[in-house]
Amino acid sequence: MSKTRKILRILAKTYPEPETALTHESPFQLLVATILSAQCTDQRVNIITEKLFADYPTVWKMVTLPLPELEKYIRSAGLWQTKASNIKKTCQRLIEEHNGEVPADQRALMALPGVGRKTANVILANAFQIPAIAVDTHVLRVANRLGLANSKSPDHTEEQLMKIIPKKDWADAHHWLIFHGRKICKARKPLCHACPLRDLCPSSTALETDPQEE
DNA sequence: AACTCGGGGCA
DNA sequence: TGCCCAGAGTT
Repeated sequence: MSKTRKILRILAKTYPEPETALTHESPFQLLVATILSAQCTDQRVNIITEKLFADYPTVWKMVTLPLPELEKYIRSAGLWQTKASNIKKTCQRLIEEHNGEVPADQRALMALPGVGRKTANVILANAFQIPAIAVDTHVLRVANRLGLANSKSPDHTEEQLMKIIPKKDWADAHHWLIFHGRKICKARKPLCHACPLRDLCPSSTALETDPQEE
């Protein structure tokens, strides 16, 4: 079995619930939640969307929400204010250019305000079951440390991961690597001593923090 | 490639 | 206080 397979098998066992934690009932709701999820954990996003989607569940409803009102939702979670106007503009453009539907196409998604490659891939994988790997800061860091990729470029890392990870695992691998990056393989002071992948990781020795360190 | 945006939460 | 956070857009 390849090293990649071994890593995926361990991750699947360690993080058995790979589904996105973003609560949503439609591609549109997932799109809004994913835009919000930048610089913010899913848990906090769900606090916003629980109220937001209750009153404005569809693009047709949300487009009627005045920007200042939308900003109040955003501000309550400490998110970048530009997200509010991006969501507002995205609602308008979905209606004007896509008949109110979320396009199942990467380029069309990325053309929307506030939607980059990462957000687009999350939508494709989780709303449309189109295989895609979203490389965020966690995935990028973990993949590099594990030796699955060797690049500072998310786009390049995405290409490498798509080559070595079986397509059926793409959506799950995204979540496995993110969970692992948050809980164990943290940017600072990674918990290598508690890492189920330590024996497979070329970086574990170098990253192991001094137990005496405060 | 580097920079900005931005505030709540937590140590 | 200081530091972190499931990015995107602009220069």
